[in-house]
Amino acid sequence: MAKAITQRKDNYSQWYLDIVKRAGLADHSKVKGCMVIKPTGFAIWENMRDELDRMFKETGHVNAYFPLFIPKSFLSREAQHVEGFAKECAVITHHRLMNDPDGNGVVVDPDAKLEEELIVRPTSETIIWDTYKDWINSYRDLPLLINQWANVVRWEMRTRLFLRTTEFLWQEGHTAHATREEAMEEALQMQRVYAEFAEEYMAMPVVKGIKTANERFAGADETFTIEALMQDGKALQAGTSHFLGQNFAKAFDVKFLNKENQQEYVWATSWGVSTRLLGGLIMTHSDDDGLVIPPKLAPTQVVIVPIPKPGPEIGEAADKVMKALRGRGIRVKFDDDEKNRPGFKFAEHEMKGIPVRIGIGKRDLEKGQVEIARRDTKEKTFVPIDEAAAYIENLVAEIQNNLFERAKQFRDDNITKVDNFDDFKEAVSGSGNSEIESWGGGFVSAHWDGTTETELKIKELTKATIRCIPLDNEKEEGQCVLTGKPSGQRVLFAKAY
RNA sequence: CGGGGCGUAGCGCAGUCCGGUUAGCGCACCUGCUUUGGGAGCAGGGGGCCGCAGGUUCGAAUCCUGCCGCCCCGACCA
Repeated sequence: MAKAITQRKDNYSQWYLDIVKRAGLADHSKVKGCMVIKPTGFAIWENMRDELDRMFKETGHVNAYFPLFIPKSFLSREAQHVEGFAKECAVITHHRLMNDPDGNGVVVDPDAKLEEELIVRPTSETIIWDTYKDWINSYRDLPLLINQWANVVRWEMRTRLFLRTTEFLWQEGHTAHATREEAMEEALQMQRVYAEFAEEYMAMPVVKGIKTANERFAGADETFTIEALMQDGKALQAGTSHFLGQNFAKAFDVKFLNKENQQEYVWATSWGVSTRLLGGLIMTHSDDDGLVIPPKLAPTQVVIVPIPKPGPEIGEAADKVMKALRGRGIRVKFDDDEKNRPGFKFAEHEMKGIPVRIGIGKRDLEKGQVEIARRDTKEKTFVPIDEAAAYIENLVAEIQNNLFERAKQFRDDNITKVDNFDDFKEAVSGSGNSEIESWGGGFVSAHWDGTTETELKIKELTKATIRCIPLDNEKEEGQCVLTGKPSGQRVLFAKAY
């Protein structure tokens, strides 16, 4: 009881940190801005990765791997791209150490300076398009649909576990197409894949939308995004898919011979999601008792806690239930660790977000039942032991569904339509109906005149940015919330991670 | 990179202002016994270069200088 974590309403970011640490997901490493992803956190990432990988392959993609290092000159080939990433690159200048002449360990050997510095990839467009140049000659080589699972480095000023770390894990898809239409459809398809993954597996509702020019990926003609709303009313960009036009094809001179025997530049996309999704997962579902993981991604879906009394009956009953659950494809663990008492285990498994707990004690067995507790609502119920597996198979599906519906309700409740700037400021800065002290304001749906100038002015005045122009937006005449100029549709603003 | 806070046992902290026995507490850990249906109790025990490096002093966790790291809030960003 004395081990409660920080409450969301008191200090939301400390609550988040407490969960990451106490649920054993990750630690700060000794390297500034980097994290150690611990086995539990990595197991969730593996589940996410496996599902995404399956979805990528079902849509025709294959995996490959490109180098960690990028020659400095490659990065500067595409003007917008280098401008976007130059400020956050780790640079390799030397390739050897030597003993310190003064006897203090090792120092960089000044004679081992690289002729051309290498950049640790912040993203791989440049090295990949330099390679695609050699792979693509004819329309018959297209489309090229490649994904890679990798780590990347972006030297950010301020980091937060999972949400923004100097090094992070992700996947980056890089595709090449013969036509503009096909590349555009690929970018949109992958946005749909991300949205489906977020909603079906993470139970995290997202808005599919288009980024404004200001928020666009460096080097893209169009960026598609999925945006989620966290419990503190701040938006999280959860995944992006870019239509790159012919920008990289031109920068790296990637042409193909079409059916009419003419040279054409290739059309491109790139798309990625990262370990940031874990931050989104945590902040979408977890509560003041700890982590909540949707069953489809939970490394352990069901934990059985024995209430110890002398005799083998409890272990036998647990075995029986475990076999039945495994027969239904459910991941179950028996916590027979004698070191801890049941009460401790209950609290611990709740902290770690295991969706379902089964308690089995002598009293239960006398009645031929087990106790089943669900993490999402904390409800407990008793079920005949022979029906437990079937009950739980339904229950995990229901929990998955409930988590999504709950998050969707929250999200929908926190989209505020405003039509003047005073209401806009109130929506973004006010505490609304939330108890959370650092409440971000949720999504604000408002008219915008379409200019970057207005977007930046609003950001300066309120710290809210345009998260996206929703894809399924209704056309609606109105006036820009700041300038009063005519606008044909609303866009979604929010303070963002 | 600016502002604020913090580095003392695995974790969380007290002690630092005002220098002085052997640096203390809770949790965790080890041993034993009793326990076990919501974070067990008792007894005994182990564990510290007080962030690092200099300096002042008879004497430094405590004072001074420099450095490093982390957290929070900004600016930047996935």
